[in-house]
Amino acid sequence: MNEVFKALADPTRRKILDLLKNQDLSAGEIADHFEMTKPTISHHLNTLKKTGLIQDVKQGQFVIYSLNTTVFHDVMNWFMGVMQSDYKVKGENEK
Amino acid sequence: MNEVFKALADPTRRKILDLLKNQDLSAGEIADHFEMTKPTISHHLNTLKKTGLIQDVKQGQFVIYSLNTTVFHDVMNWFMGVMQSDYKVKGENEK
DNA sequence: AAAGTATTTAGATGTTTATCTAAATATTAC
DNA sequence: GTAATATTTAGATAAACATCTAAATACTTT
Repeated sequence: MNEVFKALADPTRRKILDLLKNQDLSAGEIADHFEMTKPTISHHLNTLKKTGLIQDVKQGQFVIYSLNTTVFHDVMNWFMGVMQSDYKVKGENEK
Repeated sequence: MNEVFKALADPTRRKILDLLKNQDLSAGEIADHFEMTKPTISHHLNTLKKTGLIQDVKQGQFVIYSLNTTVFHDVMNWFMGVMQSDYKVKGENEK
């Protein structure tokens, strides 16, 4: 959970998540949206992947990244808790 | 907004928010919950305060800290956005 | 006004992190 | 199998950050 919050603390990584909410993208397509080198973006993608916020699948020479909203539910629940609400987001696990 | 996410990236600061969700506390009472020095906790409180996540009021020789959930709404809305939902948390401002 | 309690400020230190360049790995096409 | 494209790994560097000790500030009580 701490890793998730740390992953979200970087603006580049949050923008990557914003991009992926619209469509799945390859590592290169993601990198094209930034003025950083591909290795740097690759590092950010790896950070996000380790937390489970995104997942990837190899398609030929490309690696396609996509959002995994499951983890978001956990974070949201923490927020709901702090905000005194008893509302909880229902995750895929307990559907 | 970036400052808020960075503030939330530290486990000590998140625990402080958890403590304050139950009751307002003085700086010293907050520090008592941790095994760190008071200056360190004071620094964390200042970080949280700068983002607006908490607020403080001086009461005699004590400084009483309390949650400010307004800022939480903004963060929650970002999450809602990534999760494709059009649900938005209504802040005090636009009540 | 002196002593005691509460909190913050200042300055130092070690660790973590974001970024880069160069090189390595993997896939496709000729 | 060599060249071209896509992505990651490795290693280096500079900036940011969490923490500490020592000192300063502020309030209360006697």
